[in-house]
Amino acid sequence: MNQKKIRVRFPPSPTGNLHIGNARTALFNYLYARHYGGDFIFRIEDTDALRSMDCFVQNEIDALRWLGIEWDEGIEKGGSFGPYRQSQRIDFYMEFVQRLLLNQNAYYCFCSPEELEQERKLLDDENAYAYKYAGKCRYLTQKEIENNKARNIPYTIRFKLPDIEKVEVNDLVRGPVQFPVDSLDDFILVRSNGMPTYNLAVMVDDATMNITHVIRGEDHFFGNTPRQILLYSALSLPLPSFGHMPMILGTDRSKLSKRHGAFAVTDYKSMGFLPEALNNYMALLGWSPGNDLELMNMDELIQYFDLEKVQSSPAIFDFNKLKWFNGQYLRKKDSQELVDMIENLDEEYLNIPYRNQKNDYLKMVDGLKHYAILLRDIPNLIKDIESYSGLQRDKISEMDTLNALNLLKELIEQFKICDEWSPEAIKNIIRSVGKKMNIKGKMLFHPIRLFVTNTTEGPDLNIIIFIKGKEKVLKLLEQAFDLLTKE
RNA sequence: GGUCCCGUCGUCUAACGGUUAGGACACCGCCCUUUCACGGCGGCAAUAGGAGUUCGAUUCUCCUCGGGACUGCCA
Repeated sequence: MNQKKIRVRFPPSPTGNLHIGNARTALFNYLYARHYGGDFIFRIEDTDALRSMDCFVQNEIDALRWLGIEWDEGIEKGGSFGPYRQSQRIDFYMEFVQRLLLNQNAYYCFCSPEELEQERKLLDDENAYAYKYAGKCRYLTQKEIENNKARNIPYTIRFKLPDIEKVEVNDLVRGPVQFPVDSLDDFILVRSNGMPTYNLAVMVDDATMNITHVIRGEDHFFGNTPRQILLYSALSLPLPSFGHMPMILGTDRSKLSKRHGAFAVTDYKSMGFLPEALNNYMALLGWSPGNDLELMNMDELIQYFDLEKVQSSPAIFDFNKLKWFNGQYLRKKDSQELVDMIENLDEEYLNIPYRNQKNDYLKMVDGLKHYAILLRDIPNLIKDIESYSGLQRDKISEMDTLNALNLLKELIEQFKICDEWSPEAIKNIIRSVGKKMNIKGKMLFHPIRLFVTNTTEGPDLNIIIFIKGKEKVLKLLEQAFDLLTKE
């Protein structure tokens, strides 16, 4: 009724390509927003001027669009809560920092990075991690501050940890959790270069963009969530709900990273994965509809998705299962659509054989999509088949020479008089030849395969023969004939 | 080291405190298509360990063990 409209956000930092872990977070946010008729906001966290790059912003945009994760507000789209890049929102952050300074919830710190590093080094290796800022500048007088500033000593602005014991969150997937405040220290809000840090910036963005649900990865849980909550309360701002998604791990059980192979969404695109397969698979990483349903398109995912069913234990990324999903979607896909997608895949596929004979090309794709796993497999298969050299000496021993010669004779004869070169016609010829010679199954198909491809496996034989073309197939059969007579 | 989270087949997961612990991927076998693949059927395979609560524990509690995350003037 007077429920606030749900607003979620996806705020990547453009320091790399959009990877699977973040893509899943984007997906979950998107599904959640769509499920509840809310808004999905896409903003950019580029306060790290050194590492942020425009090409990565573009990559994130491309990847999201490719996946079909459309945002309602944000980058390239605008909206009433913009701008949507943190580097353009500095005024907002400074306004809030002023408030914190005024309320004595933040203070100027003139300690240099070198100084801090020294302090840290004083601790032995084991305790180096336990280092916390000691609060040296916490109680500087107004005069000291003015003096330091006048001397142009670079300064940061730090948050002053309140004197409370615990901060509590009621996480949407983990339930109530308490963090001891003394595990934190007076963290930096504004860097010495004047840029806000992550915790300040997200918090201000979320607050000013009326974000109602913060759905993000578990890696934000322990450090960032308590800090941000402290910030909200120092500013007396209403808290959004938090929901932390389980991590996606590599096969070695560590956080998914480059080490685990291809991981950028655009890599999956160029490998030949279909967006619907990737979405479907990612959705099932840490979530399930609560029953045995697995194959779900975006509409179904939206329909069934809810945070309640999100797992709290991490999930391991299984490339095999992703491939299986892809095969499923490839088979379902309209062949003409696949043809168009292949055209857009890569330039190298613009000169694959037969591409200009639209009708034949479509038949090839149609026949090959049942064998392929990745989109790319289809044109690659066509190219491979094109380049097969036919029967080689090393495989001769695998067949009965006399039978093979008879088979070849029949085949050559039949193919010669075949005037309608199509997979169906080829299939019929093979069938009738088999019948006539009274051989079937492996005895029939394996020799023929060997004649034209020198292997005994691959896509449908009639598709292979169709792709090779009448002329070449006849040539290969004759070559095989010669080879076998010579033996 | 500290803090916190997590622990069902190899992997993703299902199971009002009562099920022969279910499904999917992978793997293996059979069938189908006169081959392979696709598809169909079947098989292998799990509640980390130990206490407790209970008539009864995968489910609730505690301990142990194991895994993970965080611990930046990165996000």
